Amino acid sequence: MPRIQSRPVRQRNAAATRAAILQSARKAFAKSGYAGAGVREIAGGAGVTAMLVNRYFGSKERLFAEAVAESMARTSVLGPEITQQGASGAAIAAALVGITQAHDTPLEGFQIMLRSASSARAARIARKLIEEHHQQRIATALGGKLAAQRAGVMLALIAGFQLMRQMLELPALAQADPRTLVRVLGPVFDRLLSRPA
Amino acid sequence: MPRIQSRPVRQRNAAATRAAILQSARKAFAKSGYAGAGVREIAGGAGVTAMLVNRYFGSKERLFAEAVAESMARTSVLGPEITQQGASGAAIAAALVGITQAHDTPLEGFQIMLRSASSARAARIARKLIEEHHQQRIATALGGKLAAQRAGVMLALIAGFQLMRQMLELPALAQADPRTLVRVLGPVFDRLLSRPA
DNA sequence: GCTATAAGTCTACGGGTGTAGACCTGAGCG
DNA sequence: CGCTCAGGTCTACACCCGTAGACTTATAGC
Repeated sequence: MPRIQSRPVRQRNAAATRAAILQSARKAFAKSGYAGAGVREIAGGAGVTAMLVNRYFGSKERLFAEAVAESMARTSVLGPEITQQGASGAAIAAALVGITQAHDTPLEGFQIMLRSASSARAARIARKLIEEHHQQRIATALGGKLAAQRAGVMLALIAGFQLMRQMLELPALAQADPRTLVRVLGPVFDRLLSRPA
Repeated sequence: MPRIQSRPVRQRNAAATRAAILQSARKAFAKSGYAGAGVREIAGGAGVTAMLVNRYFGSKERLFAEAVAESMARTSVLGPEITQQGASGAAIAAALVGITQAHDTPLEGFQIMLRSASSARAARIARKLIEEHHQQRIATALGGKLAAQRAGVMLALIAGFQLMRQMLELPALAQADPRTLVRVLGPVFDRLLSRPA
């Protein structure tokens, strides 16, 4: 009896399969958070069985850690805009507003974190990675007094803005003219860029 | 055979039991989010069976809506500080920093929202209540141009700050001297209080 | 004191979860 | 061609979830 299943999506290739699982995991975690995304769902997205996920990554928790790490490593935005010398609040605001458009899939790492903050284990992983990936780099770029705290507030504003605009879809932010938002956000970021009085 | 159970926590009283369930629900949702808090756990916290929860509130979703509404109604802070005439950024910042201390249980409504944003149904409920409870009131108090957007950004900053400081415990915010944080946050809020250029 | 009725519990269902071990299978090499 | 072993799957377990209907128990009025 011939195989009923149509030819498998991909030839047997451990590396490619692993990558496919990781990509599916990033997508699923960004959409549903740590607790909300199921291993079977992630596996299905990669055309694979749930067991293989655990076989490759050991456990859901370890898979999560790896997925978040990769998502953050890919977050190119809010890198250059913030860390370059002489960055302007308007430039940061414009980048942030652009990247939090309604149905875009941006700031994946942040999104995963926002949707997973309720799980204690996920929160611990996310804190570690945010600190290493973003906080320290931004603080260094900011320089001056209280750089660490200013960087922290900056990250808080970015995360909160994405939460309210993209996840909660608060009308005042989700439906506003992007230029208007930049006009409001720009000066706020400027305050954080300049050293405090 | 005498009753093994020690005397029930509370005499039969529908109103009191309902209130106890609601309080337990607020606490549980704030701790674990919509998806993370189980009906049995909520019921147990009120000294009651899971079925009674559904009997009184119809479903978990309706219980959630009522719990969030009550939590927001009790959020007194960020009421006076923001809505009074001549509010200062420093006053708002001080209130926010004070209320997001490490193991305090503050801004319960916001916390529930942050931990529940991953669930689509919970997000819809939270958006509606935030808009009605906070956004509109703050926007009115702010006045001037782009009041709605400025209020939205303000809420984003508050939510993000609580997320990073209290839930993720980012060291730069969680372990900083409160006065330092006020010094960083105050001018930022001032920017949002004054109408844009 | 007895009864009607509200207050609360018990048992159960169907489904979904992460994980584990045994099993199958197809590609590459001798 | 035939064998080997890495790449994948199947079945299953123990647990938790939200919800439903039937049942029990305590309280209030006569």
